[in-house]
Amino acid sequence: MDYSLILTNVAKHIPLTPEEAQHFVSLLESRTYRSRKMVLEEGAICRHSIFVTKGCLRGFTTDKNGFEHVLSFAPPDWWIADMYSLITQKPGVLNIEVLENTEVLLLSKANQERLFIDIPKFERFFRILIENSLVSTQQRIIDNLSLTAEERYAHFCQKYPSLVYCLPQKQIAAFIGVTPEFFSKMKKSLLKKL
Amino acid sequence: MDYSLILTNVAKHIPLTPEEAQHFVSLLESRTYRSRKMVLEEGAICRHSIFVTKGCLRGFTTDKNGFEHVLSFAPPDWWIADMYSLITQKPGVLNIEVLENTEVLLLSKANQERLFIDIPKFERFFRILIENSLVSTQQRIIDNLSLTAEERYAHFCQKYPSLVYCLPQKQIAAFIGVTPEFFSKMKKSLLKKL
DNA sequence: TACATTTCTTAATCTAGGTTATTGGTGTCG
DNA sequence: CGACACCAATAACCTAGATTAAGAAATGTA
Repeated sequence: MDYSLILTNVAKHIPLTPEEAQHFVSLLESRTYRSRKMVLEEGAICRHSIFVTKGCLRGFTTDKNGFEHVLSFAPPDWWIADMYSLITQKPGVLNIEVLENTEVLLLSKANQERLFIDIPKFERFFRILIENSLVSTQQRIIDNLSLTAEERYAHFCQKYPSLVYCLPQKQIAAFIGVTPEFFSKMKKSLLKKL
Repeated sequence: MDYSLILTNVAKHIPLTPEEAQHFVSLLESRTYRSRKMVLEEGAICRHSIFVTKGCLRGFTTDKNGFEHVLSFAPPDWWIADMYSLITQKPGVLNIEVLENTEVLLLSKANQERLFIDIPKFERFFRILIENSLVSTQQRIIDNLSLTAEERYAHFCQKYPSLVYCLPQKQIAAFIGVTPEFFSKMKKSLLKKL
C-alpha cells in the first residue's frame, strides 16, 4: 500500500517523525470502489473521514423535488465526509457517490479520536484542514450571493481545472447551481463570446 | 469585567480549571463599540477573533456593483472574524460592522497561538468551534441551492429568532440573498397565506 | 452488432426574483 | 423646529434561469 500521498498531505501542516507516521497509517483502512457505488447514503451515520488517493467522489444532497445538489467533489489528495453526521454520529443528509473507479483511505471516527490522544498535534492538523474548508465554503456562499451563473462557472474552472474535463457536465451544473439545460445554453453562449 | 458568558461558551466544549480560566481571560481585551462603527474593513488584515457579549455585529462583503451580501450575524455568545484573513494574515474581503451599541472581547491571533501552547486543549476548543461553523455554512450552501427565498427566510427565522425582530429587514434580505424590494413583496404575500 | 441507458442539445414557454422609481415614515442633529 | 439621512412599501416593467418536451450523441453491455 502506498501512503506517500496522504503522508505528504499531512506533512503540509504538521511534521511527523517516522514512528508517528507509522502509527498514523496503521490506523487507516484502504478500499477500492467501482464507479457509481454509493459510499454513504442519506440517513446513514458517517463513521469515517475519507481520503481519496485515486479517482473521484462527490458529496450531494437530494431535495424534496428529487433534484441533486453537489456540495463537494473529492479528487485525489482531498478529504471528504458528512461533517455533520461524523461529528454528531447522528443520521446525516449527505450522499457520497463514486464517480469513477476510485481508491481511498478511511480513518474511522474512533481511530481519529485515538489519534488525537496518541499524537496530539493531529488535533492541529484537522483544525487547519477544517479551517481551510470553512474558508472555501464561505467564499462559495459569497459567490452564490453575488455572482451570475457564468461567473460561478468561471470560478469553478479556475478552482478545479482538473475536474472540468473529466466530469459529466450535469455534475458541474449541480455544483454551480443551475439546471443541465441552462448549463448547456450558457456554454454555447460563452463560445460565441470568444 | 464580566467573563461569565465567554467562560460558559468555552465550558460547553472543554473543561477548564480556575487557573486555566484565569489565564485565558488574561489574554482577552474588552472593547465597546458604537452603532455603525466598522470594526474591520475589506483589504485590512484581521488580527483578532471577536466574541460578542452584548449587541450585534454583521460580517458582509461588497460586490462589484456595490451591493452588500451578509455572510454572518454575531449576536451575544457568538464568535466572528474574517477567517481567511485571520488564518493567512493577508488582506481579507470581509467587512465587520456594528449594528447596535455592542460589547466584545478580543482574542488576538498572537494570544490565540500562545493559548494553544499554554493550554493545548484550546486547540480542541477552536477545532470544535470551526467544525460547527463549517457544518452550518455547508447547510447554508445546500439551502441556497435547493430552497426558494421564502423557505430560506423560514429557515432564518428558525435559526435566529432573536434577530428577526431587532434587525432592519434589508439586513435579513442581504443574508437570505434577495433585494429589499423583493423581501417586502414576499413578506406581504406570506401574510396573505395565513 | 444491436439495444438500453445516460448524457447533451435545442427551443418554446414560464416564473421567481431583480430593477427602477415614487411615496411616506422615522429618527437624529444642528 | 426643519433638514437630511435612512428605512419600508408599492407598482410597473424586465431578465436570468427554470420547466417541459423533443431529439441527438455518446456510452455501456451483451
